[in-house]
Amino acid sequence: MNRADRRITRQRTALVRLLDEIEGFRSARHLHELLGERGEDVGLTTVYRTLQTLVTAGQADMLRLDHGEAVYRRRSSRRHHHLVCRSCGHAVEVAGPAVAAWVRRIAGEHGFSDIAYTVEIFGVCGRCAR
Amino acid sequence: MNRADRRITRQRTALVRLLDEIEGFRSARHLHELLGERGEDVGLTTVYRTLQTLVTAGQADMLRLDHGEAVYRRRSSRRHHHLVCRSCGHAVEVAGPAVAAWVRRIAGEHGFSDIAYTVEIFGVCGRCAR
DNA sequence: CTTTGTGCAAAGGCTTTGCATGCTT
DNA sequence: AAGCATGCAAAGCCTTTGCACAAAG
Repeated sequence: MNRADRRITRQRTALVRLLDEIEGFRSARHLHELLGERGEDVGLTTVYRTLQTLVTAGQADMLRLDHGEAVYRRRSSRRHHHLVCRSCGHAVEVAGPAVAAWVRRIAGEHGFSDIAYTVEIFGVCGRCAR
Repeated sequence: MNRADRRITRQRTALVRLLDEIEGFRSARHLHELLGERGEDVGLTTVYRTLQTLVTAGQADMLRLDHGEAVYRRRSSRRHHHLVCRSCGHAVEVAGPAVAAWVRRIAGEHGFSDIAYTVEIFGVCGRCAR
């Protein structure tokens, strides 16, 4: 949680690499398990701390599902919107230039910021709806 | 969590009345405190259970703030979108028929449902941004 | 060598559940 | 009278923190 004085460790490298290979949002727990399956034993605490660092540094996005669990994913460089399932965290990227502009205008009018890169639209995906 | 076999109790009446008088999203804890200030002593457990019932029944909206706490508010009858601060839960209702249509289309294309009445756009409000 | 990172165990915060009692219907 | 509702205490979950040891720079 300090400046840009972060050290490169086996654990961090493994987690970042894993995130780079994954598409959607995953919980710390899940990421921890995946690391274990790869033979990369990383403490759950470290997973949490590293994810927190990444989020703070703007290198990862975090969001909360309805039951309170947090899910993370590497922040992609391109700007886009997410259609996120509030139940399982499944996310779909959607384009919508016109909407982006509209959202920006509305947010600005209400003094809201920090929505330029990630606008989340929540719903329930087909699988969870059953 | 059962059918429409809910009974009218002092506690439920007090909570629903309180929610009706409140604008934005509040945490269970906060609602519990507000009830106490009114002399309406309701167990925190009951507040949680009642809120859950209301959400399930579609009579209230719930969302999670970044730190994991859930906040609730009475669902208004009109259809609208929310611009919600992911830090404090402050919400602003915004209109946007064109966007509503767009969101509906996008969601449908991806098999997402249950977004017709509440589309949440997250950002950080002016007060929290400081 | 100094400083940051790691990991275990324990603590924290919010939410849910078990169970006996109370109240609505 | 019968069956939810309530509330207290305890358990559950996810997440964070304390502390000693290990590793990076």
